[in-house]
Amino acid sequence: MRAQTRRLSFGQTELDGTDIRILQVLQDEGRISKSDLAARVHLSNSACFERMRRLEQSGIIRSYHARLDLDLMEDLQIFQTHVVLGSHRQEDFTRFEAYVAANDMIAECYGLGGGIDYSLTCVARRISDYQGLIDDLLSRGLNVERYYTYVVTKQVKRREIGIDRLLG
Amino acid sequence: MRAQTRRLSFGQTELDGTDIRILQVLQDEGRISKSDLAARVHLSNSACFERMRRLEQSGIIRSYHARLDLDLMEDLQIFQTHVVLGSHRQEDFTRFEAYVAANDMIAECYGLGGGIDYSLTCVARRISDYQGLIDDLLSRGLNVERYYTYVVTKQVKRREIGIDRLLG
DNA sequence: CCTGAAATCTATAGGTA
DNA sequence: TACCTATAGATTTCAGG
Repeated sequence: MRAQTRRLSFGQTELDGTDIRILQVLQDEGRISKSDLAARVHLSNSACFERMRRLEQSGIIRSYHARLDLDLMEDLQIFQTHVVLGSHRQEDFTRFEAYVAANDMIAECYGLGGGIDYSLTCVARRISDYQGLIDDLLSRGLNVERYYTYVVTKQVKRREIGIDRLLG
Repeated sequence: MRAQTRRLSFGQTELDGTDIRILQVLQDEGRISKSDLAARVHLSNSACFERMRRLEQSGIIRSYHARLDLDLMEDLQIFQTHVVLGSHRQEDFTRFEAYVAANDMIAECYGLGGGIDYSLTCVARRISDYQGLIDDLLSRGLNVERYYTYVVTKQVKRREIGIDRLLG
């Protein structure tokens, strides 16, 4: 009896169980060598290679990153900011998101539904730097109606969001 | 005139400008080859390798990860949940955080100060799975006083949080 | 921090089902 | 099409300066 092969479509691309396993491994061990990866998914180097390249070129794998230990970083304040816009025209969203993309104190931004429009994670060296960000945000005519600031006191958990939840 | 060398301490470890540059590069290009990294920071292979290992062993670099394109992932719902606890004894925090650590639908969790205690990012295949998570959370006697659910409609931005903000 | 040689890994070409 | 083996070339590791 063969193991059941889960198939998923990601935009244009169809993924089989082996692709998903590759993604899973790379999500957890982003710097694993390609030969170790091939062994892990029971494939020859070249076959595994070809799949990995397909996953990168199709955009399913966007990028690779080292994750640093925030708790070891002194001189670093993290804030979470919840933003409500004054009106919800397409243009309001576009302009706000362009601002977020361009501002490099903003590390993360989720668009939300249900009473808050955006949740931001902001990185600053001092509170005054954060306040500078907020002042700037409010002075740009981005139609921010309300915002709420929360100091991040602890990074309890941070995992990549993704594929592992689609299995099982 | 020498370039100014910024120094930072991360817990036990002292970092110089070259270490910081290495961290910066690895944060952005987690799968860069070690020789390319050495060239990028103007160091010989072996010197750069030695530093990289020090950064990994000291725990400043925790891990490496592939980042997948969430917008391409069908069958995946993301929720943000804001949690207020009923009381703030040390034990309440410890137990809540242990729950978060153990539950693999919860991908991210920040501890906050300022009216909300925790912000969670949850991954589910269906809304009913998310509701199952909430039901479970509430049935564990974790002293959750209130929670607020927001559907994530768009991942506007996601960058590693870290070192780059400490420069400039 | 450097050099250099041995061990390992990667990319590609050519073949099988 | 998807996979395999083989191999030349590149990279990584490590000993010694």
